[in-house]
Amino acid sequence: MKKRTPTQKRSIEKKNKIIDKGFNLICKQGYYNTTTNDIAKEAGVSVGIIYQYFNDKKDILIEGVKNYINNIQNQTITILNNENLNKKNINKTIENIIDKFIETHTISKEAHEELSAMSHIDKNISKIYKDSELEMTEKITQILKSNNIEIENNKEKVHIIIGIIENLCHEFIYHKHKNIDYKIMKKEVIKTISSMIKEVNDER
Amino acid sequence: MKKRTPTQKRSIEKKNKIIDKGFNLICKQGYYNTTTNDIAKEAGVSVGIIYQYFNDKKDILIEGVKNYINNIQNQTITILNNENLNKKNINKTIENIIDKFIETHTISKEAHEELSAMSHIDKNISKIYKDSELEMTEKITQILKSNNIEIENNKEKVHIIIGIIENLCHEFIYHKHKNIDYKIMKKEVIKTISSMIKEVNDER
Amino acid sequence: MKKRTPTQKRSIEKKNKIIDKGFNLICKQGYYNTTTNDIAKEAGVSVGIIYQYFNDKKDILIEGVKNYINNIQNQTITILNNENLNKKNINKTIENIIDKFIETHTISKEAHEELSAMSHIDKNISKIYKDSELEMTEKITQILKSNNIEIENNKEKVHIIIGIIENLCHEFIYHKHKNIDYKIMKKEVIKTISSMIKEVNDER
Amino acid sequence: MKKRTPTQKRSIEKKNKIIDKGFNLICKQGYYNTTTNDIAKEAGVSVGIIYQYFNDKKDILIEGVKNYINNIQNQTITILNNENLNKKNINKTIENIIDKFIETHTISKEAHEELSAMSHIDKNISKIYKDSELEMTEKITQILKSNNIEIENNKEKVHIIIGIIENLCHEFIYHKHKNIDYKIMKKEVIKTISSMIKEVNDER
DNA sequence: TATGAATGAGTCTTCATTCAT
DNA sequence: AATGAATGAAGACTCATTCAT
Repeated sequence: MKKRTPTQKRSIEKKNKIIDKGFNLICKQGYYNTTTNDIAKEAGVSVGIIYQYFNDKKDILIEGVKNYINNIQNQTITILNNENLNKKNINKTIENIIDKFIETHTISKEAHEELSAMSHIDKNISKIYKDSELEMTEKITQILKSNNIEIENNKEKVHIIIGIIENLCHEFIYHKHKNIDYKIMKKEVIKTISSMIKEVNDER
Repeated sequence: MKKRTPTQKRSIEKKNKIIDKGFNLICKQGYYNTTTNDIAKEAGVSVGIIYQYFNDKKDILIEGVKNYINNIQNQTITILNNENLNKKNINKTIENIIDKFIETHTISKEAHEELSAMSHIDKNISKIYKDSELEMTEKITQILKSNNIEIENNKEKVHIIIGIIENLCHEFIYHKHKNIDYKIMKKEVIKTISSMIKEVNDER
Repeated sequence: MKKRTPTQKRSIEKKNKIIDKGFNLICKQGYYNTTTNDIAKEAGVSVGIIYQYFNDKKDILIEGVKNYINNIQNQTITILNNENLNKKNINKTIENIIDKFIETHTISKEAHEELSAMSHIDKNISKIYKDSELEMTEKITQILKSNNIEIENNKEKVHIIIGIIENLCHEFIYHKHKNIDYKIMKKEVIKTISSMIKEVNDER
Repeated sequence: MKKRTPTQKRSIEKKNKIIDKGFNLICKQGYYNTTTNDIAKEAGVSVGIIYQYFNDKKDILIEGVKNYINNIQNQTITILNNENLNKKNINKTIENIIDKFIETHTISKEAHEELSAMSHIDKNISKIYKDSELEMTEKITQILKSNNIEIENNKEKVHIIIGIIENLCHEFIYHKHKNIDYKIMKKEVIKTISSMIKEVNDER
């Protein structure tokens, strides 16, 4: 039952195209509203070939999820590494990070939504997701440490901070609540995060 | 094609049972993994009757969502109203609120997951959800105001705070990341929220 | 996964019609050349209803096999019971039996062929078939006994005799080998069987 | 669309391998449970090459059937020729023949099952099968004649005898009915055949 | 009102066959 | 001659919805 692992360059490209286009479609329309024919058409291949690379429709989603999460992680890490992290201009730094986050996450709100519901389909999916969150938390904690921003209860704090930023991203990308001023919201978020970090360092 | 609005007491009960049992099933198993037959059986009625009260399967979900959100809102408001809100023992107050939130949200973890993805089915659902968040933000802002806790950029801050608390709830209810100490996380959340409020009042 | 067992008269009729028409089609065209849509059309029902009464296509075949075998058995027993079995006019008796066999088995050559290959699909099918052969052998042996035609090694002999008659039936119904004179063949079969029985009784 | 007839030795070997391995697989698993990919893999060739030697999947089966029947025929004839056929120790002779039949047919039990159903696929197959039976009957009749065992209605009798022996083979090979003693069954078969032949000669 | 049997459009998946290399 | 990736028609099965009773 093991599916072919393509070694030819053309084949690899084809498989990746199926994953990319398929995952995007699924995120846009929902898993159950996306047929294998849709995916095939979008990827420019025949239905048949899909089943040479994947066991079933669900597999496409899973592969997509893995890629998606890897990308987000890498981009995040890159962003953090490129910022000159230190206590001085911390607010500006946080703002830069947030801006890049928003930029990077634009496509992903739908993915996010869809994925959390997909745990009903496959426990693997929610596990992948959960694991990645943890990994992310730890990596970021490491980066902060190596920049001498060591915090008490760092893991927990970082986790909270990630949550705050993701929420903000979602607001920017999707919600567009009237009555909420997003510039202000961003400013408040920065202030909050900044104080969470400063407080720590002050405490020492 | 307008569906009958039941006036008989027995009928109303029947309709409500369909909504309740149906919504629960959907949240537990996912919308697409729940058939109308499942719902009928769970509600103890025939499939046919469902289509006398609802236009289609989606309608059951929408009604369920409305109920669910109303409940959450009411419970939240009740919690806030019952707390003696003031600046003194603000930390204890926040903790109480969080505890009650967790308690209230426990049942609905799956609902949450499922709903966010359901916006693909029906724009109404995401609208209901979004609207409710906003309404909630405003109501809470009001409550705070009437307790003399008036904050600069209150709407935005409240929005952020609600997000932080919801994230924490989710953590408590099912993520259970190893390596994260949830007691500490809660403590940090309280500290953060508290400072967001204090800061405000201090600023004045 | 248990499928509905219909209790309503109309439903039972419908289920039986699916089995009958389905089994006939399968025997005529082969299992894999018969689609569920074919069966539905032939039975005058919708595809959907098939899956309310049967787990899958294979089930229809199995139910059909059971019915078929029961029928053959009952008819055979009836034939034997109605014949006045004794040693005197044994040849005439055997001829009568053979004639009725041919009459009864007319439809079944295809069934026969198809069934033996179906053991590849489902071990149950070959088991049902095998079991029935044995049961038949034993029942016939009983009938002979109760008519005072008791034979040494009766079970084995009866088994052989059944085989000979079945082969003859097939010849009559299908093969139509040129160069073979079927009247003569029948005569020879009668002679052989007759001597198998006589010999026995003479031996005593 | 005439397919290439390979003249190169290597090619001929390849074609034969496809037939052999393909036919075996089909007999083991059933025609419809065997894919052309299975056959290609088993034969150690690519799928594409199959369609250079055969018009379609069915063709492989047909070629296989032809080979199979030729083999059976040749082996049978050989067996008969090697026996020293005469009236004296006829019983021992028959037993030898039966034993060798069983031996020869052992491999082909599945082939037998599958083939009889395959007439639904292609009328050729049943024709090949039918023709071979007749040819066999005639050849055996000839052999008997040339050994001075000439029987009244010989063709018909030989046909019946072949049937009896084949049934016995099947019993030996896989039915394995409990309650049936196969040694006794064999003994009875020998007795029956023997008497069919003797009777004839006695009659003269 | 209420039932649940019946419908059939729509989905995933398979596999014989073709074709670019 | 040979490969095996690619095609797409066809089939089993599901399930929201309808309708006869």
